[in-house]
Formats: sequence, structure tokens, C-alpha cells
Amino acid sequence: MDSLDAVAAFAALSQPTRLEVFRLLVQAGAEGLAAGVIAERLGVVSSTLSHHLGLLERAGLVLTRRDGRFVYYSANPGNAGRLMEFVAGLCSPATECSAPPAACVVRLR
Amino acid sequence: MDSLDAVAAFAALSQPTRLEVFRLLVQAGAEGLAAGVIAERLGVVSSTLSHHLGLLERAGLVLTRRDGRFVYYSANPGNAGRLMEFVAGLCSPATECSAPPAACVVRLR
DNA sequence: CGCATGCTTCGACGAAGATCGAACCATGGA
DNA sequence: TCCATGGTTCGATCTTCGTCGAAGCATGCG
Repeated sequence: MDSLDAVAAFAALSQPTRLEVFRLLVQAGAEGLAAGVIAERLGVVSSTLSHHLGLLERAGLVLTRRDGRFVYYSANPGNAGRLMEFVAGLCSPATECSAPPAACVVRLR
Repeated sequence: MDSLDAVAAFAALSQPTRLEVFRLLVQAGAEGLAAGVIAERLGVVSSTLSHHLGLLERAGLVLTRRDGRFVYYSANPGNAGRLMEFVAGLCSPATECSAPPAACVVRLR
């Protein structure tokens, strides 16, 4: 994950609703949640939520999958792990622990 | 670090110049760098940089200290660590590794 | 086919952010 | 006490973001 990807990820998570959406999706696991379910749980109008979901997807934090009339969104474990790595590398001065922590593998249940 | 703090931190890091500033300050260690040095290294107009530094400071990612005519900025190790913790907790589903990694202590040289 | 349902796209609006130059404040030295 | 230097604040301008309702597209069911 390069700086540009990280900037996009940070931008995606820098809005309260989107942060909650992402948290919800991480907890929801690999199956994810339908857009309507997310909208209902968070009390967000569907068009607004769709905007936020699109942004999260373009930032690579979220995966999308259609099933019939429902569109399921789920957290992207690969990029979630890469984001953890990036933050670790960003916050750790090169002199100490230059290598990012090994445990940045996100495995959704 | 609660969600609001995290949102502010993400917003602060969601802009290329600010991300570079923060990276520079982490590498600079506890002494930090004078605003003018940062401006010169990144090729940013001083008033623009001042704006960015103020935002980083308000987000709690950066500390400030005056020495004569110079104002030194440095990374805030406490909040850098808390940000790592937050991201780890965010990206890790509760069922696995619910506790954030122990090694989120940022020690600047 | 016709229609209901789930979601996205469009259009519009106000709010907030990024940028710059000019003016301003604070400090230290002549 | 001036003046030069390092930073910040102000004002203006432009862009981007967040939000909503309305309209549009896709899917499945009768």
C-alpha cells in the first residue's frame, strides 16, 4: 500500500458514518451486509449511504457482491491488513521496529 | 482514543502534504523540526504549511514548542500509539484477536 | 408482461477544505 | 529602539464533501 492508497483509505475513514459502516462490516464478517440493512442500522438515507459505500469501495476498503436484488458489502481483509501495516510503519520511527508487526493479517470470520 | 478522535486523526492524515509532514516528524524524533525546515523540505508555502500544522496539532498528532524565533513541531508519540491501537481494533473482528497488539508503544529516538 | 423492491445515479444545495499573498505578531540582535 | 527574521492569521477564491429527494436501473415474482 503506497501513500496515495493510504490517503484514500484515511479519507474514507475520516467521516463518522463511513467509519461506523466499516466497523459494522468488519464485525459482519466475510458474508457482509446488504446495503439496506446497513442503512437501517445506522439510520442513514439510502442514497446517502450508497454514496458512502461507493467511496469506501473506491478506497479499496470494502468489497461488493450482488445476490438477487440485494447488494452485499463486506470489509476487504487484504487492504484492512495493509492499512494496519501502513499505520504501523508510519508511526514507528525507522530506528526502532522498522519492520511492521507480523500480525497484520485480517481474517474475517 | 474514541471514534471522534480517530475521525479527526484520519482526516488529518487524509491529505498528501499532511501525511508527509507527519512522516517527516516521526523520523525527526522527539526534537522535531522547525516549521521553516518542513516548509523548505516539502516545498510548501509557509502560510499553507501553517494551516496544515495547525490541523495536525488540533488532531492531536503533533506537539508544538517554541524556541526563540523558531517553532518546533514533533510527532505526538502517545497519540501515534493510540492511533495504531485504534486501527488494529478497527480492522480485527472481535472474534479473533480482540485485544489490540501490545506493541503499540511509539518511542521516538 | 407488469409491477414491487432494492439500490444507484443525478441534480442541487450549503458547508468545509486547500491554497495563496498580504498583513500581522513575536522574538532576538544591532 | 529599530529592524530583520520566523510564523501565524486574515481574506479571497476555488474545489471538494455531505446530504437529500427525485428519477433511473436491475432483479425477481405474480
